[in-house]
Amino acid sequence: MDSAVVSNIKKPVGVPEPTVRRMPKYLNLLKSMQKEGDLFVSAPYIARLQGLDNTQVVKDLAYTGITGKPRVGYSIEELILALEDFLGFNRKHEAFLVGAGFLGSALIQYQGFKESGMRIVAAFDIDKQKVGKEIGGVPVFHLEKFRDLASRLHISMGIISTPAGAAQNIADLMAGWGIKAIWNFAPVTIKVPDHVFVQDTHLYANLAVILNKLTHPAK
Amino acid sequence: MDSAVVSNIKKPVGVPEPTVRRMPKYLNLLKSMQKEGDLFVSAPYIARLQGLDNTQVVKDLAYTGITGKPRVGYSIEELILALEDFLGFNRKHEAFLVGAGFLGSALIQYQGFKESGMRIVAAFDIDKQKVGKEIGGVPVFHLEKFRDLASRLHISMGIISTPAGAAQNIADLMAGWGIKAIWNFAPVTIKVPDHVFVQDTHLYANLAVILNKLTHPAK
DNA sequence: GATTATTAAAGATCTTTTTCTTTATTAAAT
DNA sequence: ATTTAATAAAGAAAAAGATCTTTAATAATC
Ligand SMILES: NC(=O)c1ccc[n+]([C@@H]2O[C@H](COP(=O)([O-])OP(=O)(O)OC[C@H]3O[C@@H](n4cnc5c(N)ncnc54)[C@H](O)[C@@H]3O)[C@@H](O)[C@H]2O)c1
Ligand SMILES: NC(=O)c1ccc[n+]([C@@H]2O[C@H](COP(=O)([O-])OP(=O)(O)OC[C@H]3O[C@@H](n4cnc5c(N)ncnc54)[C@H](O)[C@@H]3O)[C@@H](O)[C@H]2O)c1
Repeated sequence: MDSAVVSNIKKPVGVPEPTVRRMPKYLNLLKSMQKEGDLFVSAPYIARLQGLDNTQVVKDLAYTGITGKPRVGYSIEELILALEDFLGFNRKHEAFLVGAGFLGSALIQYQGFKESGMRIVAAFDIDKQKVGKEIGGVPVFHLEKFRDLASRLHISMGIISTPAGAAQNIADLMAGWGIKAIWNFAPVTIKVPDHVFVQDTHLYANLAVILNKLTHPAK
Repeated sequence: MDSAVVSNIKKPVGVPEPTVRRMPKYLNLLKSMQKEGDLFVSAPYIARLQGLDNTQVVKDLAYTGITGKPRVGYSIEELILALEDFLGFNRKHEAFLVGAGFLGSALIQYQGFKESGMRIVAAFDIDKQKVGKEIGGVPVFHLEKFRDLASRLHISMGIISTPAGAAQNIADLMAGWGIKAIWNFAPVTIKVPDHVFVQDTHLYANLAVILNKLTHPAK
């Protein structure tokens, strides 16, 4: 009956995820401002460029611990460092990618990820045409080699860009091999143990929003 | 002073976007169930597979207009048709893609988009190496040809997969040429007239969530 | 035929996120 | 020095979304 007791559990109330998702955009903007030689930036300015609310930006930036000065704004350099630290972009994150097809190859060859500290160090596939080759300097191994390499190197992140049917299997293997976070591009919901964090990038979800809008325009 | 009058504007309170984003997943699941010969499905079953709340699924599905039967569930066939109609997946949507690089090529060659009715009919680039060639059967034209072709064909959707620096220009051109919706993969916020709908797919946002989690694990 | 278990539907509540409001700070202008 | 305007910060309110609760329907079981 006294189920109210349950609410004693203190949830570690972190940073709102929408805030984290906005931060890379701030970081991008700040970096290009810095390149132009700017030293300070105000929240209203950022808000205007990003199409956001004023106070939203102020609150997001507050999570980095950096405070701005009235009538001046924030130090761009301070903010960049704080955002990079907050997002973990100033550390090295090595990742394995499984499924070196069209999408996988694009991810491997994308230079922009360097900005985030994330580096794809090896790819895995089961297609004999691909195994043994390199893509953009990254070697493609047979999937069998994953366990061996994952234990020797110290890999915390796995990227799944295989067809949907293989995704759950790959996720199970990754979880078993000590991967801490999975970035999943296959259009399925994968199940993993609690200590593994999964981030889905379901392109279909985005496309659905567009097609729904085109098909049923809001009045 | 009487600014309360503003609140008389009736907002056309549509379907929640998170609901639209979940729908393609339901559709995927239902299609694979149908392939296995299943005829009915219950909301709790879907919820379990997708890691969602029971009532969430019921409410989402209610937006399609299809009602389920107690003790039986929903007709899979009815639901599939209703979801496809709702999402606009049962119509033809022709799209132009600008920026036929790594990511653009992956998108062009992705077979899965057929399921949604969306088809990339032409690609555009400024790289002479690419112009005049074909990628997966899709011709690559010089960007200059966009206006001409967009007016002759009847294209409602544009995909931006150019570097960030070019994105705003491309968006302006698309908006000028009557494109109704833009799917933007460049990591910048683009500005367009009100009647153009923009859907951003910022891979950085997803990566940031992962790296932030890896760097600062919750307690 | 009555009972039970499963399910959808509708409504209420809670949580999260965004927006609005007020206050305080401070550089620049007077 | 004083005033002004731009700004950050903190708090309140509103909006959106997710979850929980109750009710009603109905197929399967007894
Ligand atoms: N290409 C896109 O633009 C795009 C868009 C949306 C979603 N996706 C999703 O991304 C995933 C990959 O798409 P793609 O277009 O690159 O497909 P693809 O067929 O080009 O690549 C898939 C790769 O995975 C490999 N593979 C298959 N089974 C495997 C296994 N068990 N272990 C290791 N490797 C395996 C294949 O050999 C192939 O190289 C799919 O789930 C797809 O739905 C892709
Ligand atoms: N590849 C990925 O996995 C990935 C991941 C995240 C984000 N992105 C973003 O997607 C976009 C494309 O990335 P990519 O890796 O395919 O880059 P890319 O360099 O391979 O491709 C870009 C293409 O755009 C063309 N282009 C440049 N300026 C143009 C213009 N003004 N008009 C028409 N075409 C033009 C180039 O010739 C090139 O073919 C970038 O904005 C990138 O930040 C890509």
